[in-house]
Amino acid sequence: MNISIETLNKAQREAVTAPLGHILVLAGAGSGKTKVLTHRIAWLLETGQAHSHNILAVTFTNKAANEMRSRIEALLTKPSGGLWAGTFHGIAHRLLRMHWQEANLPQAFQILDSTDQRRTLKRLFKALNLDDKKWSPKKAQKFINSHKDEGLRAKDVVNEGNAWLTQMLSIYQAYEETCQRTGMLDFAELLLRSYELLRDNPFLLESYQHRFQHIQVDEFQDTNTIQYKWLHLLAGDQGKLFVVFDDDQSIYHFRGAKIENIQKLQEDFADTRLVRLEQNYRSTGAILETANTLIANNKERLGKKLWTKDEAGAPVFLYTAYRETDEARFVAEKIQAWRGKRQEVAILYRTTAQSREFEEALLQRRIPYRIYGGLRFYERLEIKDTLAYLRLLLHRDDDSAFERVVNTPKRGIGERTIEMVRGVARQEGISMWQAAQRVPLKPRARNTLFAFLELIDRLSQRLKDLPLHEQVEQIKLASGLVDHYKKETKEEAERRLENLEELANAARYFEKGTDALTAFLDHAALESGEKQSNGSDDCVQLMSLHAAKGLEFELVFLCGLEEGLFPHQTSLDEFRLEEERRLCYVGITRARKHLYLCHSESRYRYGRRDYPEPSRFIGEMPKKLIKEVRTVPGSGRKRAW
DNA sequence: CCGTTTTCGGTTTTT
DNA sequence: CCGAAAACGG
Repeated sequence: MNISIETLNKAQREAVTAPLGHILVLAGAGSGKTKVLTHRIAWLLETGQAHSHNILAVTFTNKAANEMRSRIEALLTKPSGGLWAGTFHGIAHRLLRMHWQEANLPQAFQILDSTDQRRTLKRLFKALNLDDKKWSPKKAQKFINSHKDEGLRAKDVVNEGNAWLTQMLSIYQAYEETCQRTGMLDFAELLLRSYELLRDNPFLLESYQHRFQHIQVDEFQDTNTIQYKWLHLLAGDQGKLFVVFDDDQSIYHFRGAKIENIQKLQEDFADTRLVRLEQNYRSTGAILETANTLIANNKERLGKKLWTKDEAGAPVFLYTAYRETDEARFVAEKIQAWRGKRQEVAILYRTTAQSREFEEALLQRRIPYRIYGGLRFYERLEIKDTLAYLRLLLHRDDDSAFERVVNTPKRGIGERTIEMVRGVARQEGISMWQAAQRVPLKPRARNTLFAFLELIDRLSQRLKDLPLHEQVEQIKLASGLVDHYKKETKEEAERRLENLEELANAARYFEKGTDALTAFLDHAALESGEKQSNGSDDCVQLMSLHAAKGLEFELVFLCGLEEGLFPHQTSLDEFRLEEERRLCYVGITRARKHLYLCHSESRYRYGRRDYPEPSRFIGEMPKKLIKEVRTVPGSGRKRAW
């Protein structure tokens, strides 16, 4: 056998070589979770218990999916063709593309990201004449998504005459109809629809149940109801589940994650086997004990104690900054003095807005960095504008693309005119594109609008046989977007043009297939651009704590440890303190050798200067392991230690 | 009727 | 501080 079972410890080996059945692996941070998952797959294949096309591996993030794929590839002697590995959303999407007819979808269905979803709702509010103060689109969005996460359609919700609920349900219903009519699927819909696809097509279900006899799930503690139902359905009577989880790292409750799914799985499936991985191979003793002590404050946990053979190592440092600029300065100077590799350094924070101070401090010192999350590539204004043109070219009835682009850049088509178009579209039950052809308007408005329609038709003619990246280039110029952006400040304009250049580049990867454009748009919505190829790889990594899950670094700065920020105020208001604590636990356990905790005595919040208390989490860590460090006031660069 | 300026309200995490 | 709606000027 090619895979080296000897590199596994006893518990890991038990999990990897367990006889076929449902296996739950309680895997603490740094206990070799991914290793176990990938070795299990390799073991199944190499012992001939499975063919690669019998395996389905599901993760939550694209990053994790890619990691899994490449690690499996590295373990195997032969290529792993036929193996499906991807995110829940990615796999659901794949099924829907393959079986769009059975799923009752138009072949050209499109994915709506959360911004598009909100805009769609906003339009719907206008059409239904709803007061968007009282029934804000944002609230409706949350209502709809959380119900879809629970697997509930509007008609499935029990309503005993509650006025608010009635209103929300009618919005949900109307939204569903709009989406169906226009062939739009939001993220939650991908999951729900693919669940329904399998549920309502027994023949299809059977063939997939037969195919995917081995289902591997990463981060199982973060599955929500619909994801669980989907797994349950797909596994059927014969399929074997192999799930890896850590209840202490459950941080997606806000997105509907149900930690109870662990219990549920043990009840719903006979003869499950639980394996615990508690030996940590990642962090020093001090870091691990800090994490253990903190998380012990949570009441709701299965309970486990990570241990290591490693030395205590360096203490955990705590820095108290005067203000956020000082916090950033401290971190940047520490990084400057760091002799190791830069990609081994991470700056972690609770909210993405915190990244700016660090960016500035690093920029000033010419330390290369890379930001994950925040405003992702495909979410940028200029990218979305350009993609909207592409969408409209592909699919003239795409109302959200139409609305986005009709007066971007400004071409004299105002709100009033668009309102007219919307009205006609609504009345006649047609798309805005069709409505625009026949809407009665005064000559001036009519001319500008027709000029736009003509522009799109002309572009469509001219571009239809060009390769995708050429199309992007042409749209940039013909639409007037480039001139439009050039009117902004110089750096802003440069950045936008650079991004558009990058977009054209990205398009090149999608030119082989037949449905190049569709594939490209799907990619944009589903993988909103983790990898902005920004030159050198030797970068300090900046990211939110959520984005950091599953990663590890030699040196970690955990910043902004202040009451109201971390734990975050909204979580405090909603009594979700334990989840915040788990998030902190995740942050600490990212560090291998060195950990710095930072908090600031003052910080800008909502445009005001605020003086927050240090985070309670600091007080919950073991005093003896934490060393306080601080610049002496007024003594310039000299330190007190 | 369009585009610019001013005011107001609201801020988490992600596929 | 940020983006979106209301007020105002052309």
